[in-house]
Amino acid sequence: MTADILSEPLTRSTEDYLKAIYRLSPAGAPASTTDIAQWLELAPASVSGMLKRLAEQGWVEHVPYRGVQLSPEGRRVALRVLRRHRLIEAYLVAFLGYTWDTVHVEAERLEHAVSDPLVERMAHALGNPRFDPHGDPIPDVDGTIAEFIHIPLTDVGLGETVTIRRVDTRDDAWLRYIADAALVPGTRVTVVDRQPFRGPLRLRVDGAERVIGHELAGILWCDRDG
Amino acid sequence: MTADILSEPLTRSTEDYLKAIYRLSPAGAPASTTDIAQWLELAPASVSGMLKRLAEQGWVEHVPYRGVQLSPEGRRVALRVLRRHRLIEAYLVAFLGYTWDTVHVEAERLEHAVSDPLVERMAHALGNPRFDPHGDPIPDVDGTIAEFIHIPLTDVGLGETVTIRRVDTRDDAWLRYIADAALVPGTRVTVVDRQPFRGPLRLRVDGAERVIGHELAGILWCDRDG
DNA sequence: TCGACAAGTTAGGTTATACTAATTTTAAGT
DNA sequence: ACTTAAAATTAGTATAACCTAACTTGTCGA
Repeated sequence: MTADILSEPLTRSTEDYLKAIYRLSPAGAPASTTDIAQWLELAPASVSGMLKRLAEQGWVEHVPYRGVQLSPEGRRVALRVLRRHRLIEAYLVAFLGYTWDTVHVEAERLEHAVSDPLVERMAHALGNPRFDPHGDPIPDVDGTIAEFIHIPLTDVGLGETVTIRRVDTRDDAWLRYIADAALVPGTRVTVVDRQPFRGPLRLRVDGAERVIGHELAGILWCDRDG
Repeated sequence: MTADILSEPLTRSTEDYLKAIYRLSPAGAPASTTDIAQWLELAPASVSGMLKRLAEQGWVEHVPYRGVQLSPEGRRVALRVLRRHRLIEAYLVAFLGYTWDTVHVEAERLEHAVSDPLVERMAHALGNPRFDPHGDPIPDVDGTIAEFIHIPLTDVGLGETVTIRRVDTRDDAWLRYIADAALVPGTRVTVVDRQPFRGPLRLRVDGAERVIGHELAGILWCDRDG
């Protein structure tokens, strides 16, 4: 039964795999072995082996050569870990002087060690935030998560004004650059011009004009109703 | 060289063993396999094996059948883990509403996951405390630790007045009882009478008299110059 | 001084998770 | 349909840390 599965010990690896699979399954489509291997920096063979075990334990459904999907229980675990991760990030930034470029690595280790009561205390201290410092939605205790309705800045129409809502990178150099450039979540920008072939974009931010690369624009996810 | 040793990965187990050996080596005398096994709730054979590995890696000096002692590097690690543990306890109590009976288990898991910078940020937020909520001294960053000069309440002379400084148990039921009885660190008590053969003690606390058992008295470590 | 018990170690096995190398399956282009 | 490259799996190995069972060492009392 489910009770059995859910009482099995969750190792660090298990949590990392489930989180990775969640992350790599847009709209629930299966994730591929290679993608998981790359994401977790493991050999594909290791992932194959682990997926078999996870399937035996009921965390995922694995069709050999076809990819994996999370089972409902697996999804629940993934969302719980994600909740932990994002609340830890938010807490460290709010109360312990971390900056958004340094917080990810720390949260990556803590997410496997904190207890549920501690996470909830942190959530409470923060006033139950709905988003982490990068703009990613924090899953609810019951496993509900806000779905993105955001679009990358690369897809915003000419002349349109949008609000940056999420920054889709964990790379610390990128994050520092974005913070310096003041393109953080909450900022309103208007797309003035865009070059073809992944060329740069011209934006109006706070009255001033500036040019940013296509890659950066792809990292900045936005919202139409400012 | 030391540099090699110190850059080796510290597993959770390694940290737990070193901490246990530190704890079980009063005044640097060797700790025994059986004691370590009991403390860590492992089979003695497992401890034998692990001690061998720890000795190979330079964390301990192990003389078969004679016990283990920490090497200078091992001691440094043990004190670092202890610093983490006690600061985490202090932080959780000060900022996240934990009580001293619940904090130990949480710290036991977190101590292996937090980074040094995070610990130092917590220490800073706390104002660099020198004792944890149970009255145990927090090692310095450089590995200095205050030595106890305390004596158990069982050894306090009749009529003497002392201040409780440290509570030597992690058992949550004991801790709750002690907190309810208001025999926490900082409390001044006078020993009025003591029964022989591990019998109860009569104390004066805050003007009122009360009787406590010998076992409890052995847990309460005190200081003569209130 | 010796034997018996406690303490400690070795032997041999298990589990989780990783690896490399070899093999199989799938998909895509002719 | 056939060939081939990419993707995925299996086979076989390693390591850390645990276990039980069997053996060895040390100590203490007679």
